[in-house]
Amino acid sequence: MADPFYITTAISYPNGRPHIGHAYEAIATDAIARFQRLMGRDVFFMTGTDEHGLKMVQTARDKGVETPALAEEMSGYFRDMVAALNISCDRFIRTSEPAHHAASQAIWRAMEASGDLYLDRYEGWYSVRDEAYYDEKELTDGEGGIKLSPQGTPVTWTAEETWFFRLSKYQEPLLKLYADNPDFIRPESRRNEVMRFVEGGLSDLSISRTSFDWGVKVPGSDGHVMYVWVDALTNYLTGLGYPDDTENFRKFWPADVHIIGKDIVRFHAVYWPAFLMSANIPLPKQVFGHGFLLNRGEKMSKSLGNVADPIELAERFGVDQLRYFLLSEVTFGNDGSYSAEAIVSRCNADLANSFGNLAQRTLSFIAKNLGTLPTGGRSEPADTELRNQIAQITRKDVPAAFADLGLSQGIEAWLRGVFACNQYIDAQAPWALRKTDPERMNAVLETLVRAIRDLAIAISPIIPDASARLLDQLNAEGRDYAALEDEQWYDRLAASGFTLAPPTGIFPRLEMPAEA
RNA sequence: GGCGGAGUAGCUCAGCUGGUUAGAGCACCGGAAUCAUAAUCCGGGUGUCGGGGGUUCAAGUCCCUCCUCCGCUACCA
Repeated sequence: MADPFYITTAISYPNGRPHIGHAYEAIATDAIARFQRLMGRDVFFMTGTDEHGLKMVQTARDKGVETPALAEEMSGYFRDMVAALNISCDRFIRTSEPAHHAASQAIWRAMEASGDLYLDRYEGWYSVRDEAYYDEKELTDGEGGIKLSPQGTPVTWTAEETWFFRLSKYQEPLLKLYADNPDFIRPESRRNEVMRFVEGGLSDLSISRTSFDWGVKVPGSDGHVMYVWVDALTNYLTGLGYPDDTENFRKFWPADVHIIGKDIVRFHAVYWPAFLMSANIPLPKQVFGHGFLLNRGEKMSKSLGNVADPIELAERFGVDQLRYFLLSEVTFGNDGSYSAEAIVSRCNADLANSFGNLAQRTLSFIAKNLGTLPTGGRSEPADTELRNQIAQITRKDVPAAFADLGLSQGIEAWLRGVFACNQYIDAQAPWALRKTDPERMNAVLETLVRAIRDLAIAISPIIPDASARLLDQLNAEGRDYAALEDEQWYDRLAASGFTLAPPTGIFPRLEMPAEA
């Protein structure tokens, strides 16, 4: 039976429309999920929306709609994005689902049964607007003696009953977890930050609220709803059927990797494993905190008006082009910069000029001059050399990088293969051989078709649609990484009498936007 | 304030445990070719490897110090 692989994105908080950052996380996670499928793993890939909390209530009130209706609408935009970007998730989860409420209550009870939950009073200056307590020292005096939070919102002295989680109890177990599993938090820089944070001591965590009711009810405690992260993190379990002993849960839990933004590393690398330890549930194997996308080096923000709509970008440049750009340009784990010019320039250079044109010039040459796939040509050492190089790249270098979440590194390796093919075709010049040495030409073209097919397969997790269209033109059968080991495919295809139709370009050149 | 990371060609970045003339892609200039999406291939860099000092036969690569940027964290007012 295939080795299971469970991967998730963070669930998005839909109090605004999805932006390029959401798209980036979904695309990166999708590429990894697709890669693992092509490696023969049995993949479960989940994404979704985190719909509870005060902000949703407030946004709904501002818009004059009911909160569930807002959640429904906004979550829909995220589902649209997932569909538009060709995200191959197996499950889109919503925390407003009844099944998720049941799962959250179940993990709550499990933590309670471990003696890790207790009811206490929490007193302090509370800002309803910010949904947060502030220390007296943080406050400033506003007009009329009203105290204001650092954000300038009014605060009131509030005392509420709240449930606490004994996070303090898990300091040592967490440190042991990090020490025993160096890969639990990646990249390394995030791991160091988290370890230092935990080493500094952990306070118990307030995990319920009585000030609003849009959330998961705390079992047996009327008036309390679970506070943000207990509910949100539990989605990773809900999606597999927890708390029921389902086939999916047995098969896929614990998760292989949670792909998240660097801003929520602490919740995933500290709170989440602590909750799970408390509930006696196995821990995920890895948490990966990716970086942020900057618009021309500047942070995206609504007030700057530089927040990019991913669907618009995909429509303008192409879904695969957008995917390729984000995953090649940005080192996974680092911040990266985006601009229309950068997308156009990278996609034209790598996809249109280098790879797309390589396929086009090769296939159209065959279609025009031969029709069928050439066989029995006279081979020379240069052919073997290229074939070995492509084999090394597509079977070893690219998969090794992708398996280690080195997406841009994998793409870089792949590009080296593309460059090698362009060098080869120019050095061999089949167009000249056509008249002087057709037998040699045949061997050259065969070598190229094989290489193009291998390259198309190797890069398909990144640009699934374009790869498929290219492989369709070749009528290629096997399209996973195992198929790369099959060297007979070409002979079988040639023997079948397959004729190559005049090809259509896979990557049209993009137009550089007018100077801004 | 503490801890950590980063500062390498015009731009984006590789350079592991110190060791031949410091690399890649993009951009730019020149040439070749013309099968192809005016795409491709070849050639072209005197880069203070942030500044300064030190260790060493030898330092982007180690140590000290300073400057700038970033992340996490603490605190003051």
